[in-house]
Amino acid sequence: MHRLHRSFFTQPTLNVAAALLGQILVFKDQRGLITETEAYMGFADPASHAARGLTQRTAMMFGEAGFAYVYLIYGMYHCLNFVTEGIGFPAAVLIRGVKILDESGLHLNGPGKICRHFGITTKDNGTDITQSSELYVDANNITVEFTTTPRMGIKKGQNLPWRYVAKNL
DNA sequence: ACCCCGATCGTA
DNA sequence: ACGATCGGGGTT
Repeated sequence: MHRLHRSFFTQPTLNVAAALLGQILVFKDQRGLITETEAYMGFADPASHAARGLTQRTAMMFGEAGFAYVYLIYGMYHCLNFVTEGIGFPAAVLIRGVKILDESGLHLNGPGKICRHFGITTKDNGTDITQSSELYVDANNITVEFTTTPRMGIKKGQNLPWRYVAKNL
């Protein structure tokens, strides 16, 4: 088994969002199947933090693919994203669903629950997931069927079907 | 300095 | 349906 490398993340964001389904999220000693993702990309996506341009917070999304973008939402929950595409084009994939790979089989549905369970916080923002020994994604050679829906919890951009949900995990 | 609001979640 | 809770970013 090997981790996903930078070329995987340096692709069109919708492709990455779909291809991440069934891959294995690793953080410290915990592993989980990715079951649900969402894409946020470009200057014209009104739901993206980066839609209104480059700021200190969104700088990560404008940077090189293969880095973690972690932010605090509603003052109490963290959200884990992986940066995609080329430098200068702001894009990332939000990890929304993970099935823990242990005897519990716990299914974490929601980005806040995932980060709370794994212990991922803003201190992990900016991690290079192609280099880090703590946070990365392992390749998993399985076929995953999925459906797409509008993204959750947003007020603008509901017309875009950029949420990816695995059917058979 | 001030104000608004959000890629959520648990409780009512 | 609603409140918790706080940092980012725009406005004064």
